[in-house]
This record gives sequence, C-alpha cells and structure tokens, in this order.
Amino acid sequence: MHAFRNRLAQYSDIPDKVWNVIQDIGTKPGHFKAGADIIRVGEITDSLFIISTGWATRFRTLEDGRRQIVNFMLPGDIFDLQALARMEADHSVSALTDVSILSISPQKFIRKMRESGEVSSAFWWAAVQEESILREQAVRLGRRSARERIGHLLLELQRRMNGALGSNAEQLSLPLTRVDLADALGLTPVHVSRTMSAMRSAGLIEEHRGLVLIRDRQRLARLSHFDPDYLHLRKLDYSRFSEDTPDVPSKVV
Amino acid sequence: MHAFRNRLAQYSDIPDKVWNVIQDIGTKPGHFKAGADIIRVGEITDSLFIISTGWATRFRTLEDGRRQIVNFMLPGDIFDLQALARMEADHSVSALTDVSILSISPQKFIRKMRESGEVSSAFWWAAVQEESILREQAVRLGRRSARERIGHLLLELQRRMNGALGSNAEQLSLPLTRVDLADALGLTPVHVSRTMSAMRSAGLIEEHRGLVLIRDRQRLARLSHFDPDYLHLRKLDYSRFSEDTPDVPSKVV
DNA sequence: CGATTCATTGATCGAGATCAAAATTGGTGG
DNA sequence: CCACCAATTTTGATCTCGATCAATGAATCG
Repeated sequence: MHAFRNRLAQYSDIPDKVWNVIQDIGTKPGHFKAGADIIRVGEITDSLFIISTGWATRFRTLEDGRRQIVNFMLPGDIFDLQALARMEADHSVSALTDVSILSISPQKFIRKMRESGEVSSAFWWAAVQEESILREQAVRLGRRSARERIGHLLLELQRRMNGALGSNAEQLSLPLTRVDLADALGLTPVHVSRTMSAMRSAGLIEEHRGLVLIRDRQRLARLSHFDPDYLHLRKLDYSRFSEDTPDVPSKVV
Repeated sequence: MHAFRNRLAQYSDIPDKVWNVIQDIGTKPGHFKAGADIIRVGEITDSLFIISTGWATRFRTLEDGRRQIVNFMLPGDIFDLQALARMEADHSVSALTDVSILSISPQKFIRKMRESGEVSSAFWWAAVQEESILREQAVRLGRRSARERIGHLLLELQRRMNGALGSNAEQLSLPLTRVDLADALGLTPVHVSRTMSAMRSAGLIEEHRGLVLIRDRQRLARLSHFDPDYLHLRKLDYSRFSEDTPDVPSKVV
C-alpha cells in the first residue's frame, strides 16, 4: 500500500523519512471507479495526487475521435506538478482500473518542499523520471517498429510495476485492452493483437487473463532495444536473479 | 536579444521585473557552433541554460543509428531544470545553428526561486509549457498523418518563434533540413520532401531558402488539427491581424 | 446461460519506406 | 564572377508494414 515509498526506495536511501514527511503534509484519500475521469480537459486542478493502487492514463483525444495515450500512471506515481501552476489542463487523465489516490494540497506541498531538501529532491527525481518516460514514449512512437514498441512498453511497465510493488517479478498484471495498447503505441488494436500473437509463438511472452509473463527477457530486451537507463533507477542487479548472463555485463537489461 | 523576456510577456504581466531578477542572478554567456553538443548522453550537467539566439535540439539516438528528435529549443527556452537533480543525461542536446546561451548556476537559481514567488511561477510556467509541448509531440507522432504532422509542427514553431521574437509574422525562419524534420516527425526525409512539395502546390506554404511562409493559416490549421491551447499562451488575438475571419471566432487559430 | 465486450483471424488496401538517380543549392577558392 | 564540390532536395519506381474492413471466437458478467 506504500507504493510511493517503494518507488522512492529505487532512488533514495531514506524512503521512510521522506514518506513520513509526505504523510505529515496531510493527504486526503480518494477513490475513482474504473473509467472515471480524474482530470478533465479545460479544468483547473487544484490538488496533487499520488496513486496508491490501480492504473490511470493520461491522454489527448482529437476532434475526430483518434486518441493518443501519453503515458500510464501506476501506483506511486505523482501528478500533476502542473497543478501548482493553476493552468487549464490540455489533456485528460482517467482511471483505467479502480484507482485509489492520496491528494495533497499544493500550498502544503510547497511549504514542505521548502523545509526539506531531501523531500524536494525526491519529488524532483520523480518529476525528472516522469519527463524521461515521456521522452522515451516519443522515441518509441517516432522511431520504433510495432514489435519494438510493444516489447519496449511491456518491459518498461514491468520495471515500473516492480518498482511500485517493491517486487522483482518476471510477470506483470496488465489491465489494458488491445485498444488501450494501440492508443498508447500509435497502432491499431488489430495489429497489436497480431504482433502479440507472434510474440507468444516466438516464446517471448505468455498471457493468461490480464497477466503477462516475460518468458525471455534477454531476447525481448534485445529485439525491442530496451535500455532502462531512462528510468533513472539505481542499478538493481537483475542479473543476480536470472539464469543467463547478459551479453553486456556492465549494463542491467 | 531578450528572447526570454519576450516569452514571459506571453504569460506574465511583469516580464521586465522577472527578467531583471534573472539578470541579477548572474548569468554567464556562452556560445556553441552549429552542430556542437551542448549536453552529451551520460554526462551530468551542472548548469541551467537559457537560449538567447539560435536553435538547439534534444534527441535520442538508437544503437542502429535511428534518431528521434524529441523537441526543438528556441530562443527564450530554458533547460535543463533536470540539471537541478544532478542526474545523468539520457539524451543529447546539440546546436542546430550557432547558438548563444546564458548559463545560470543551479544554486543561485534555487535561491532566487525561493525569494520570489513571481519568478518561480514564471519558471514553473515555462516548465509546464515545455512538458505540454512534449506531450503534443507524442500525439503528433502517434496519431497524425504525415501531412498533419508537418503542418502542425510548422504552426507550432511559428507560434513559438513569434513568442520568442515578440513578433507576429506569418513567416518563419526554419533552419532545419528535411532530415531534421524527418527525425522530429518520425518520417523519412524523402516523404517529408514530397509532402511539403504537395503543400506548396496546394498554396498552403511557400519556401525560400530557410524561410517558410504560411500562406493559408486557416486551411493549414484546419487540416493539421492545430489547436494552440497546449502552448498555454495568453490569448493573443491573431484574427485582428488577418483578413479572413476564423470559422470559430472564440478560438484563436 | 444469453449478451456484451474484447481478442483473433482473414483478405485486401494504402501511406509511407526504400533504393537509386538526377537536380538544386550553397559555399569556397581561384 | 565563375567553376567546382559537397550537401541537400527532388523525383521516380517499387515494396512493405501496418491499416482497414469484416467476420468469427473467446471471455466476462449480470
């Protein structure tokens, strides 16, 4: 339930201390049903949110109905630092699953940031990571093939979920339809389906209900050119947990 | 020469005051030749930059040479607020033209931010705008056709350049090759060339050397679904300056 | 179980990629 | 001012990845 604490542990040596300060700010719990809007275009949001459970998505809808998912928000993710600027949202955020959140008042948040350098650098790290993920999304959309996009996104989400859960699993609970994936990856649902079938046949992944199992991380990472540096995680040594040694030992794949 | 001041004027009523504070922080001028690296992957940058003249670009290069330009940095743009986190760059920034910059020490910057609410909200606005532009880039790459991408980017750049120069011109000095455009738009240079030829024949734009003239803003905006809300500019009434009335009068196209 | 949503499969199409060559443009130095 | 060279843009011919259209097959859920 302390997804944010877990995430911080990927970066800071003192996640508990920071986490205590956060709680001390005074957070208000909230809940959104799957499908509900969390932030609507054109509205001004006047609080920050930390997701404690569930998935949300940030997207833009074009006039003719096309939709582009800009990123996924997982447990432990914080948004919108934008809210501090009291500007109208130019995009929407909505709940993909049932989502529970903690909301924080911007005023209190800013005060705490000023008081503690450790806290503010933790948040700054989170903001930088988020922007980095967004840049990688642009690269994925602009310069990768369908198969690369899917593999790359799966590996990213798995990494991020492990970070949020404090786990180290090869499997990922993925509450996304082919339409969601397509809208995130700039593809059609039909093509996502076909490509993922091929990936299953190739022994790269397995799927059971909403569970995705990464069967061959090495190969999947290679073929999708996944390099997790952009997540700015401290080097968790994944190789310790896997049978085969990576071909580039110095780098964690 | 005060591109940053001009940009602020799009947002704040007191650009001069903010600008004075910036200068007061102590900025150090610098210069990069066209093609030079400003930030290299893997390095930690320890200062902030404001571009005063010239264009720079932020991009990622994949192992096999594919390149994706993530965004363009124009006069008045500030980067990298990331530098405050002292994290390794996961992408590169390099000068497209000769670029002159002002660099600011992060420590001094943070101190000033704390001292003045007006200054910090001005910078916050700039950061939010930048992120917004990045999101729009993702939408462009994921869900728009080649013609829409090109039209949309041209209109964005024109708007941003006008903001930086404090001007209101229908023409844009565009120091980009077809390869640059292709790398920004997720296309091939060949296709960019063909599509732009078609746009010229259609009377949408004109090109002379590095100058692009927007011939038919209305039509170009409509066909590329350009809606400048994401730039979070205060509503500059462009319709005052154009002959024909927009079909949606309330919105500035 | 029916009914609705979601995933898969098949057939065909088309926007943009690729490969290759020709035409412009822009320096640079004589 | 002109001739030459390198970089850039354009044009042409062809191919391919992913889109589109349409139908069938699971799941999931009252």
